[in-house]
Amino acid sequence: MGNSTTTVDEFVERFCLAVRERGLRLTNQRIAVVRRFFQQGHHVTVDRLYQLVLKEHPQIGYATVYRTLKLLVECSLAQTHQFDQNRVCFELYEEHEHHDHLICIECSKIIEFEHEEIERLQDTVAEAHDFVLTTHRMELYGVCSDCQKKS
Amino acid sequence: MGNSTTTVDEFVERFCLAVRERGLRLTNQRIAVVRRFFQQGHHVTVDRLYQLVLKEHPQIGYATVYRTLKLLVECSLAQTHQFDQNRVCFELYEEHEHHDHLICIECSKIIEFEHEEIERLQDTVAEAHDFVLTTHRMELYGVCSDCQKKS
DNA sequence: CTGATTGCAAACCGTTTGCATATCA
DNA sequence: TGATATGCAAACGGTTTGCAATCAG
Repeated sequence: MGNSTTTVDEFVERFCLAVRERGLRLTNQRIAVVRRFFQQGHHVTVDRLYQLVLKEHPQIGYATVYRTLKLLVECSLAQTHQFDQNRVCFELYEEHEHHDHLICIECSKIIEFEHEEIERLQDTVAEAHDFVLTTHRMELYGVCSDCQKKS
Repeated sequence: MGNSTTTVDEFVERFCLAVRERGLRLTNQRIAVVRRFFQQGHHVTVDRLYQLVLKEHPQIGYATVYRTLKLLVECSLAQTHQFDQNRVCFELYEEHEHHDHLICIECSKIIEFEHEEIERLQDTVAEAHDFVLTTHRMELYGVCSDCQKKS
């Protein structure tokens, strides 16, 4: 469902602007992919999104979905994550709204969280090693409460 | 160079024990791979290790290196990391010695660090979401001091 | 001896690309 | 109309596996 402060239409509009800015073209396929990407929620693989778009756009090719997601990343509207060794995940990118992930190793549920204190400490670590930080990733793996009950 | 508290021979010995425990067999190839893995230092890809072992063991196959590293992971003597979308990295695994990584996006240099305070805060986050934590990863990406000077 | 291991080559599988055709601007 | 985008199918590249030959125990 995207997030609480943006609607699908706003998101698509942002995409359209970014596309025009680059002298690229708007196509039905691109809009369909972008729309579904936003509606689907935060984390999605190319394959999953391809399956979803296929339902309403039976002609679409996998490569188009792949290339549109790549374009979204270039436009800073999406970002990638690699939670396992195989597939890459795409999610919304929102400036000034960095978050990290709690991942259930049983059901693959992904919960997002923010923690300013940790971010601050990360900066300290980087400073101590003379690094100029550009980005970071933090993933906590464990068993969620639902899965704890099951076993 | 492995680490300060273990020698190559001790490491190989630990591997031999683990192998016997499992009713598996010790071969020259396995020992050569394990030795080089330890001597090489912390982070290494299958391909890189294959190249290294090849020099002293021209007959060895890529698959053997791959399978030996996998075996090391099963024996809790190595662990994997995925710093980029392509290759998997292997490094020593040492119980009770968790560390995280600072990675230079220019020269790919990897610096390890530990930070108890952050670890503690991570536990807090997990608790707050009713997660039982099993592991985590934290990677800070930036430009190291050497590369800052260059540009 | 005999079952585990090796080395080779091929299969796998997600990702990426070349290209002829279709489409947007 | 002309450059961009699409869909297909094939290439890529790291990983994994089947299999006959080899070897450790």
